[in-house]
Amino acid sequence: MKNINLKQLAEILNLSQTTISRALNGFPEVSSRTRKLVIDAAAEHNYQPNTRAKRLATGKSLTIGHLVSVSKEHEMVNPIFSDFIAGASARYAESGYDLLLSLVPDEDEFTAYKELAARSAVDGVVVHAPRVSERRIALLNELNLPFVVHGRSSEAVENYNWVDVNNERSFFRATQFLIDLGHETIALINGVADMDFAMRRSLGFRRALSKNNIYISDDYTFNGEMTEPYGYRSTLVLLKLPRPPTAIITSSIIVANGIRRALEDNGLKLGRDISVITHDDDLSYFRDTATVPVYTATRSSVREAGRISADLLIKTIEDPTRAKEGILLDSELIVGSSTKPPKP
Amino acid sequence: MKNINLKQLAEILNLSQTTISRALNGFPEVSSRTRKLVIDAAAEHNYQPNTRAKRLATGKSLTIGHLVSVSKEHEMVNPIFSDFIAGASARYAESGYDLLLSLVPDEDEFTAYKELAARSAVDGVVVHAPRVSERRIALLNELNLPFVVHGRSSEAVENYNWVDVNNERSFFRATQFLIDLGHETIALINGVADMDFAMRRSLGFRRALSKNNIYISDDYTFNGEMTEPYGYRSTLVLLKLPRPPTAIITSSIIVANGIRRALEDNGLKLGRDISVITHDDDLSYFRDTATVPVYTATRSSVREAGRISADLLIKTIEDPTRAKEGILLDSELIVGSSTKPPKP
DNA sequence: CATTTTTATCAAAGCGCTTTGAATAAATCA
DNA sequence: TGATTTATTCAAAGCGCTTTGATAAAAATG
Repeated sequence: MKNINLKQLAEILNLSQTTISRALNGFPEVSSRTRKLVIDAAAEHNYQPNTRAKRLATGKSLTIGHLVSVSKEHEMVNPIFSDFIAGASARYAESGYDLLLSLVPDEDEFTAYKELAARSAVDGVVVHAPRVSERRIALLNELNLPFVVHGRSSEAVENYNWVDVNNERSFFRATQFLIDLGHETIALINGVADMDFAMRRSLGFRRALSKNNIYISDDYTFNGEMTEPYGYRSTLVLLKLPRPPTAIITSSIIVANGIRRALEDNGLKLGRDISVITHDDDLSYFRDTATVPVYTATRSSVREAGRISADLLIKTIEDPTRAKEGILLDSELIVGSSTKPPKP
Repeated sequence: MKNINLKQLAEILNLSQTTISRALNGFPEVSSRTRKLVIDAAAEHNYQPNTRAKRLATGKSLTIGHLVSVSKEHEMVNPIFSDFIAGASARYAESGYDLLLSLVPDEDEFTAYKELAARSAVDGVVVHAPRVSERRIALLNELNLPFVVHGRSSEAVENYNWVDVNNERSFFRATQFLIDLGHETIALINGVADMDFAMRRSLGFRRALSKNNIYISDDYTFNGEMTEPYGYRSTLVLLKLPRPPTAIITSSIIVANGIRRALEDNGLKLGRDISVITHDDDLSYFRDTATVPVYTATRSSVREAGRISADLLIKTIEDPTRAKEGILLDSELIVGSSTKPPKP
């Protein structure tokens, strides 16, 4: 299975490299007879243009970068990331892009983008996990590197491409749903506070409360990295409050698992004793497919978000004059068995 | 923040491109005065060699490929993958390699490797999730593409690089541990049957049983994709058996979560009523850090495995004559609160 | 001091493609 | 039929680096 290059193929076919290149890349100025000849010979000899050469010649990297930051605290990689990538990857493949993945420690993130741009390694990047205040957006604009943000950054002033789920509305609805059931003491176990999604969810939560004239002290809200133990620990704290919540809202199904564990360790049953609503990214290994879902959830496929982000980014790369676009996805409120009216 | 290329830098410094290239790449035939001049100017003008050009000139891709297959059945991405990559990525960065990630549907896997080799896009690849019988190994040898397998393939005849955890021994020990506690009816909720790790774990499990003259029917073993719902469903089936198991061993902490949910839905308590041992890849978002761990587990950091695999692959790429090496990691048996003697 | 060796630098070739601009053959037009 | 288009094909330049082989200057040697 020896590989062959353009020059060799040209000699075999007794044609110029130009003609072969054009034939394979679908240019019109090649007779259909020649084109067929070339395509067949390329297949026969297992010719694939050398990626390195092609990239230099075209001045394009045909590569899209994903810089995923690894948190200092837990060395954690956001578990939604693999499903997001799965969605994006399929779209990249369609257009012949490769995916460059770089996991960088939080604090090196900024320079990692700069380096990527300086050495011209990618045609565009996806920005993951945007903060409320996000320096990367200004940086990427300055670097003139096309990008799409998965999520949004509330404090950003400039225009940029983003794909986000309606976090504020999702959590408003979820909270209202609990209130309608009769809950008045509701806790929020959220993501890290400076993450934009966490801030918006918190906003939705609070808007629903204040709309219903419910006051809840800060003792009932938590911010942290969304691990299973975090859900567990936070719930233990909640259960020790003088007046424990009758319902909990959380931002991740993984955290929800920790919550359930804490409840059960305390002899409480999910739904019956304490209601829980979680945001559900529809992770492939945690897909809640029971007829009656385990969790009442605001569900939105992160894989789909990946696909859409990839699509938007490719369009932006291929037409740099394209107007910036924001795509707002909506989550579904799925009613499962983790929510009931509060016990009297 | 405009970028500059080698030619421009050469003009600025009034030196040849050769000298600059050599100065920056640490060749000895450059005076230290000149080198300093060059390095300073490069920093000042934000010069980074163009990746595309460098790769063509050197004939190296400076890129390592990870082809991760997405299962047809659940469109699932193995959740250990992100932690594995986190470990590998750090090692790649040290040596200046980029990571090319491609998520391909199961059935396209084979051609994906071929294509990657033909277009010369990577210098090496990591093979994930090897099966008992693994065609990819022969393919990669034939393609002459350096690779490291994360795991092993029992039926492979050729020599190859691999990094694996001692699955057979791990599950032997885990099973023996349960037997020593007094358990005699032990179930195994394992990965997909043709995965090599699943086969080896099953082997260890059975070896312990037969060593202790315990016979367990096939009704007590399950094979499937390791999702949370899979753990749940399998456990429900087990609980309905005429003689339910007193202990369960499983291959993933995510499955273990499903097991616990099923137990609790049936009024059973983990540890007290049914013992569970899980393999624990030490995933960052499921890290079992309690003083007394929740699960008794065979623990082995998949992130560490990623680091080691990356290291081995880079060594192989940089010295193609290097003898093939297999690295066997051992797991720890961590005793948590999910195992107790069986109820009398 | 002339000669050899070492050090520091450079011009030019080459990596394998794409793309420009020119050339040839075939087809159309007047 | 000669002039003009149109359809194909090609030679050569260029992408931005690395690397080879040559050269000039400086240092060491006899």
